[in-house]
Amino acid sequence: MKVKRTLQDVEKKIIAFFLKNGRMPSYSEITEIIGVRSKSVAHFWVAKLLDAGVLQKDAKGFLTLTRNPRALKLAGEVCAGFPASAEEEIRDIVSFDEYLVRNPESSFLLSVTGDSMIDAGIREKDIVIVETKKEPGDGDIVLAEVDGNWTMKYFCRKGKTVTLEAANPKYSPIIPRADLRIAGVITAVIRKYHK
Amino acid sequence: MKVKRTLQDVEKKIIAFFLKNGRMPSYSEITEIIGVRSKSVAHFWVAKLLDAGVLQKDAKGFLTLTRNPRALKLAGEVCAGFPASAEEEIRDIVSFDEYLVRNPESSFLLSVTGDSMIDAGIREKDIVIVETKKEPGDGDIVLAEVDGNWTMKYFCRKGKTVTLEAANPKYSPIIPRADLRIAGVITAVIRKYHK
DNA sequence: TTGACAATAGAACGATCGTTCTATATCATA
DNA sequence: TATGATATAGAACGATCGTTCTATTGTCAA
Repeated sequence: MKVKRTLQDVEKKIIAFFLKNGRMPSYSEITEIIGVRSKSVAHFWVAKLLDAGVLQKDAKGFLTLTRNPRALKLAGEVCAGFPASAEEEIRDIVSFDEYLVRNPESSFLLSVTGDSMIDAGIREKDIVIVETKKEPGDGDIVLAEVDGNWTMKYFCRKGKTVTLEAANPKYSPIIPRADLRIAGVITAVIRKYHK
Repeated sequence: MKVKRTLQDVEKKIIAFFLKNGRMPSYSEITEIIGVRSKSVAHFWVAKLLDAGVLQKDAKGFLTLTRNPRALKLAGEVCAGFPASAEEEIRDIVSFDEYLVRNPESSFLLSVTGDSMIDAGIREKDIVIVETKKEPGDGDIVLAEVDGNWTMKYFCRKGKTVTLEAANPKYSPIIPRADLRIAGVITAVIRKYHK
């Protein structure tokens, strides 16, 4: 039972190791995961992957993946003709952790309850990212305390007066008393189907 | 000018190194980044961080971070009283890359155009994750070809008949002809404010 | 069959790894 | 000031690192 080793096989196994262990394998470990008995064979294949641009070496000579294996392709805005022809034009990749969160230390997540922002496309059970330590501006969606409860509202500033408005005609605008408490600004909304 | 070194300082510098380089520093590198001249000092502080549970060692003895430094706290669903009292109850952290994408290889991103799913809370310029190689079920939102254009619709199966319905009264339900083409199932919606 | 090339094995090299030791310097508190 | 705890320095250890070498095996085309 002879197995032909291909460049893609080796790449997949190294990426699998990275995803599982959170770090790149050493040459000894590559020797194990590709199923050979000599480190020089691992070196042989890694040299090929370096040549192919799949792997890189950082300033200290450590192996790194050229691309984040969890990143996704971002198709263009124009859907027409997709996906038959667009396979080539697809580009721009994103790591959500970096894309969505600017300041991890001053941010937290909140599972949405209620329908106060339904017309802004924020629905029950959505997850929002709330960034504290961020000054709310006119039109921002904020997490604010209203009547002793925390809720999401549009932050509307007209001159010196501030009003909190829901994105739902059910609720009336609120002109807060002196003790306006704002926990943070909503910087992103995430909704996941198929839990 | 004497600087007092604290456990938090060392932790921050190690996390900063990890975020910048995508890997954990060696003891020699820790020696550099915390500004001392002996590896044993790095070992001294790492031992403290291991003791404090900030760092771990994996099966092979490599240092790893106990928690993903990009992960965010998830506040409970009940907002009442937040955030004064909830600081202690906050738990459950998430890495979006892992949370949102199950199969990176068969998924891609799409910037939404049009308003066909507005009543489902999917708006123009939102980003959706489309998973190909996933069988659509009744009620799923799919990316489908309608009249030569790709658009998002509810996938509705009643017995053997399939209809595509928009979440917008402007558009009528569609009973597709034989050549129903579905690119994939929408598994998540992402909206980011404050680009 | 033969020759050329690709792939694997195994051994060896210096360099760096993580660890551990002793010794010194600094600080807080009695 | 004296004392113990904390923090830093420096040297040394075996183990593993990445690299490089020679030698052998396997594959495919001439």
